Amino acid sequence: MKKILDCIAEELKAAFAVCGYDAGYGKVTLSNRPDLCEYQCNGAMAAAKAYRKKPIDIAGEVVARLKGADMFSEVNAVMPGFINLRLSGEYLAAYLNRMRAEDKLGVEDTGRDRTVIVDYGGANVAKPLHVGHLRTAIIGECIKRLGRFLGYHMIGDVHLGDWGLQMGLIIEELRDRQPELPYFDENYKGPYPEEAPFTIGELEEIYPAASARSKADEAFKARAQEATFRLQNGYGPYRAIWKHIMNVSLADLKKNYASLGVTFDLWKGESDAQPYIPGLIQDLQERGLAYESEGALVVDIAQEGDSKELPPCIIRKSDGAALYATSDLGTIIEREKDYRPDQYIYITDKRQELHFIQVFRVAKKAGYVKPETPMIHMMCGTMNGKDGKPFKTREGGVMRLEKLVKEIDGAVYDRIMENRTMTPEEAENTARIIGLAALKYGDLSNQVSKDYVFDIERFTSFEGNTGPYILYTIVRIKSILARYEENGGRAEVVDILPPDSEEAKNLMLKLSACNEVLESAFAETAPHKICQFIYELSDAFGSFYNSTMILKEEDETKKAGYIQLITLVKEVLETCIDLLGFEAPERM
RNA sequence: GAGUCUGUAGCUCAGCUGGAUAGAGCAACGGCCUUCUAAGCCGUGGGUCGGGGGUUCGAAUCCCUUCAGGCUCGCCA
Repeated sequence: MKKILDCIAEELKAAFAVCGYDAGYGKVTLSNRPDLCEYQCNGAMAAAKAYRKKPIDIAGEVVARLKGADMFSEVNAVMPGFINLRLSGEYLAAYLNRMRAEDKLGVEDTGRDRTVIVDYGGANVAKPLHVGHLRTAIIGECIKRLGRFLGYHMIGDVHLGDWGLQMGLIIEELRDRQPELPYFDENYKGPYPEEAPFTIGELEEIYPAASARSKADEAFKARAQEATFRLQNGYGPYRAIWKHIMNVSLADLKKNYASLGVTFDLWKGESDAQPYIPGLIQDLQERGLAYESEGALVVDIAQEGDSKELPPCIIRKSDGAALYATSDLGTIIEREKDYRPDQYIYITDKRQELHFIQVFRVAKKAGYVKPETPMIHMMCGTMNGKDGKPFKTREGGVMRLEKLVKEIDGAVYDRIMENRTMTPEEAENTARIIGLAALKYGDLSNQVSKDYVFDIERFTSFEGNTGPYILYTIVRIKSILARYEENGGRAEVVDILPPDSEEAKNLMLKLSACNEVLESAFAETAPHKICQFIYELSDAFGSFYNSTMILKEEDETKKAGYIQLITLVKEVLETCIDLLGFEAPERM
């Protein structure tokens, strides 16, 4: 269904055209002066220069054309040349009633089943999920759901870090700790044990230890690189260890992502790209795109218009091993073969910007990806603590995601128990739902690319622009609807009626922007726009709720109209929070 | 050093494809519960939009410059 701004702009454009001006001047935006109007058109001022006329005269002519239109309740030309518009209540109500009748709240199928790969896991096998993984997971999940809602065929891939030097580090650390294992016996021929030689807990301790050691111990690092190289070349015993690492780690990762409401369609990893790498390298060499430089194999990526010469993309190290860029390129080849994506969206920390510029350019330069296929890198800002530095635990370590979630849920639980009467069981379940909303909304309401301050106290305080505030709004609506039904109310047949108060109209105007907001949130890959929208919608509902006693309304038709209106508010809010990746409880 | 991002109220953030008096929330202060959940609503105070130039009828928004901070800068991922 057509967006309301477009409906209005259509009228304006026609009026501009009839008056002899370019229709393009009829662009309409939401008013930035709600006291004066609801929508505004500034085209007369832009047209003034081209037509050598006073802006106010042009505005006046256009306004005269619009006077009779039943879409508007008010049309004014104001100095120096603004065209101020107010929508008629009847038109607005009719728009919302159409929206209600539509499948997806009037959102058009802009995706038309085009395939989009969303790469948003970034988790490393053998490492626990920590707060650093939170953003990409939350944002990626939202983008995936949003795209799907708009009709895209979204494929979410966790794209695990399961193949790099970390594997060599773990293998060598394991060798030093348990040299008696058969994997390290060159003469061992028999089958390797089914059982992994470590638990998830041990694994999570082994990797950081090995990583730290490699920074101080050159010899150890060299061994790890050697082990990585052998693993990548299919050395049996190391492949066996690798399988153990994968099995142990994957189960844990799935559990943790699930607790965040984050799911993936593909659990692929860097290792899956390996079969494509020899062919990739050969192809790049044969076509003269890759060449030797300082012992490594590189591809130039410089382009006209670069403000600085960018370093070439290294696809093979001087020791012969593949690396990050190589496996990302291999993954692209695999994805092109399997899914023929129409678009790629990668969601990672912003520090990987250069890496993705390199990978994207090589992919395009070599023709692995069509020139017109958008490849988007959503760069996430860092999650900082209250001190403005990267978020750490009180002890200075990296905080595990599980711990963070528990802390938030605990704070929510306390809050519920002090304000509400609930059984501990219900409070615990509710706390989990609200806690997730607080966490996700706290993240998604910020711009993706900016660093943001993660403040548990603020996120769980639940006042103002927070997830719980949105949930609270939904819960209050549910409560009214439940009472209405209990008392035998049946509003199905009644439409949303034209607004009878300023509060009702504000609420309705907000509702009408739903399709616009969702489409632009996806087009701009900006989830915070959804947050802003539902916050404003909740706020508008709050005012309406406060000024209008819905259930006390004596005129049954009017009351039914209110019920229809708040039902739509609930549908919009529930749809939006689902896209953000959380849900509302029944009570709170 | 080069590139890049950021700088908006005491704090946390919107607004940035140029429009009218720069918006929220928190914190502060003052009202509103015998009425649908007060995790709410209404109101007050609080700003050289980092500084300086420029383009424009009009700049937080575009351009230049400068200051401050973050990040990146070929064999980690």
